[in-house]
Amino acid sequence: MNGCFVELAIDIVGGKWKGIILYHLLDGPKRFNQLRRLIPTVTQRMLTLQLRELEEDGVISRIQYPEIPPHVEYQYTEFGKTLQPIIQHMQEWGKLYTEEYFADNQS
Amino acid sequence: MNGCFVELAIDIVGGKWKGIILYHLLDGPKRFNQLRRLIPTVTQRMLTLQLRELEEDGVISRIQYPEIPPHVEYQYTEFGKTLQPIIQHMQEWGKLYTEEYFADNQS
DNA sequence: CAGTATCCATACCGATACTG
DNA sequence: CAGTATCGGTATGGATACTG
Repeated sequence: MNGCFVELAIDIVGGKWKGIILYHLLDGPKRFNQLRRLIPTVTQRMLTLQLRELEEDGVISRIQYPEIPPHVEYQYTEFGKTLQPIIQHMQEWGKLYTEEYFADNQS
Repeated sequence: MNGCFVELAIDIVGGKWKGIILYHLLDGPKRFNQLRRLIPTVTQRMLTLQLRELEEDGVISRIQYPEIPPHVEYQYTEFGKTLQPIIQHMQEWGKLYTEEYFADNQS
């Protein structure tokens, strides 16, 4: 539909939190509260919801260690790893953009 | 904030329509109704709104030719062109993803 | 041709409180 | 530690009618 495939990637990566979550998973698995600390502005509720959606899309997997207290880790699936270059690409563009924005005062 | 720059790109490219619009502008300037035909599911209202936002973000420029009937064209700004590789990247990923999805029945 | 204006539904998201 | 549940506000998006 609409003659392009761009929307597929955007559906997965888009929204307010998914890109940020995926960015923080780039350097390895993370626990739930670890992600909360890395993304201070996300609420518990939204983090849960977004992680579930990423799981349903097959991008990340949830690994639950049967311990008390609970221990859960989130990490990329093999399929999800195919998205990593895009995340990194956007990260690098964002860095360049902010630098240019504040340096050249481009608006 | 949140320790990453990914969100900047997502703010610009994300949402339901912006990525698709930017994709269709890859191969040159387009007129308003031309974009409507290329994106059959977008409403006039949403196309207008999204084009305005892309304009405000400095990604595309609106060129109005003083004719009757009106003639308007949208195209990438120099700044916007720095986003093109990301759009293309997502497009290629999307193509691969759908092929794999339907071929391997990966789910 | 290229838009505005209005109305309305729902999706998204945050705050807060509670739980195995 | 890693969540759920509930409530409510705001943003997003669609349908339809109208316009310079």
